[in-house]
Amino acid sequence: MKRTGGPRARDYDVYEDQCPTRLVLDRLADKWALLILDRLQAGPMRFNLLKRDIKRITQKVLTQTLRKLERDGLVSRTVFATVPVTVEYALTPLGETLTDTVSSLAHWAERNMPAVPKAQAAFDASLVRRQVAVGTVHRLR
Amino acid sequence: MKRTGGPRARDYDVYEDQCPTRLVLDRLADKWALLILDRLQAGPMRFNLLKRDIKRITQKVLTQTLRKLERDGLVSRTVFATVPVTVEYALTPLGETLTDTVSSLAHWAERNMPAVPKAQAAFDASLVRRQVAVGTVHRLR
DNA sequence: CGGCATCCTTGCCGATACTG
DNA sequence: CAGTATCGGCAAGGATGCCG
Repeated sequence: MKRTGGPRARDYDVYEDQCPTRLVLDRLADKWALLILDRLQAGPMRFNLLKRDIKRITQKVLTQTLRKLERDGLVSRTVFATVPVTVEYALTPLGETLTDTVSSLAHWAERNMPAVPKAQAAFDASLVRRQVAVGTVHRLR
Repeated sequence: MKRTGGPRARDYDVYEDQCPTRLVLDRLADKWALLILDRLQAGPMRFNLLKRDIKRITQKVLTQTLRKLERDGLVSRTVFATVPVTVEYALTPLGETLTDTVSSLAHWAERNMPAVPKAQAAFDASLVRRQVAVGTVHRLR
């Protein structure tokens, strides 16, 4: 295996179970984290604004997810000593390296939504046919 | 408002909780689904080959995830009537529209891994300072 | 080889109450 | 406004056994 110096990205393999990248992937592979990161691309946002924009997220989950993203260095948290207190969340430079990727994943569903129910209907229909065909004819596709 | 040309992406908003795109995002925001989709980019693969490559995934979870991806039209399943039976999984054309996005997300961790532990260490250190400050004032009860 | 069925444990999340 | 703390339900997922 050739090693020509430079950043040691090849020292990590997300397919290996003991690799620390698995932990990071776990963090990113979360619906709420993706929505938060995507929402912060427009600029810094206050806690309750995030909560209102991301429908159905609870305060607890929003806090937990923000803490994890902050710990991993993807999101920054700034407290302003107003009364009452104001807290602003923003992407860090590291977090901004994810913007394009997160955006395309979060919005892929919006772009391709019409195709999904059709695929689901076809799949479910094929299941019904299999059950009907039990005991009659074994037909392979 | 009436439109021509079928459903548009703007008809869907992933931030709305009643939007069907949330269900699709849920499917994609899954560590195992991302690893499977990424692994299939190299070409069709048999079940046990996927299981071997994606370390620590169990047979149950692999099966479940593949079924869901198949139902959503992202992955195809082909059975060959060999003895014993051979089953091949591959990306569908719809699934291939996700390849770039999934790949960059799945491997972002590998590329940026060195930065994450530093951020975590800094974050944890700031927490320790907070706790020490509290502990000097209030003794543990 | 490529599954499915079952049991059982964990941890995630919602709901709720309280605080600076 | 922006959290922390606690309880409880339930579903995701591991372990195991069996099958065409």
